[in-house]
Amino acid sequence: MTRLRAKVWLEKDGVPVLGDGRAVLLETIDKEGSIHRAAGKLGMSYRHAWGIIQKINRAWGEGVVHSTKGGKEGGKTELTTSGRALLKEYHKKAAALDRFLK
Amino acid sequence: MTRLRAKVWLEKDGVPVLGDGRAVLLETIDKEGSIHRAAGKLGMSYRHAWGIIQKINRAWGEGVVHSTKGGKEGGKTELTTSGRALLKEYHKKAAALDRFLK
DNA sequence: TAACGTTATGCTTTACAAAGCATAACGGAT
DNA sequence: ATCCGTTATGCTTTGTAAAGCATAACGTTA
Repeated sequence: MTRLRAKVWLEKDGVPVLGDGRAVLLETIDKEGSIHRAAGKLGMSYRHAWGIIQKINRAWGEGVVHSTKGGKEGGKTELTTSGRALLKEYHKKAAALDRFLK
Repeated sequence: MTRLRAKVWLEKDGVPVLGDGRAVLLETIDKEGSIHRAAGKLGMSYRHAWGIIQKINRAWGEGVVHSTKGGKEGGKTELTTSGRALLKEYHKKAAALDRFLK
């Protein structure tokens, strides 16, 4: 009936980098290979998804995705090595905390 | 440099009841004996503090404070037994999680 | 070269929390 | 009866995150 809940996020130099929502966005981009499709799948505007990625990049100091424009499919986006490392660090820490919340 | 942070709160039936900000407000009211002075001390409008208390009451199902109007001092507010119990439960759980975050 | 799907951005509109403003009520003290 | 400090609320303004709208650019394919 009454329960403790927690919202968890990674910070770098006091600036928020990655929380649950952002992590899901990056994962969906990774799966879909496109910001556009990821945003659609998550019911979020492309504009907003793109803005979030800019924020992550600025906070993290390195690009978490690499995009190309044009071509057969119109373009694509994939996670950088740095982006994958970030996701991994977040999941590792967040999972430990989740286990603790029981 | 990069660090995991968490915001913690108590929920009842899925509705947020008490987080860090609200807990500090209740504690300050307890210490000051007045919503008005507590709000001032926390740099928050009385109006806002009052609104927060309404939300806590609704979410928690019981009044967390008891107030009286008028009189020598203008009025006063103190925590109810239920309010103290709520604070205690929150602190107990939140403290355990804080220890974990290291 | 025209079409297509996506990346990339600027600007406007919504949605909502917090702040701020205003006013009534209360009851002891003067 | 008046003053004072606080409780109690309604209404308006501000600030900020998200949504929405519009447009340009890009490179393969038909």
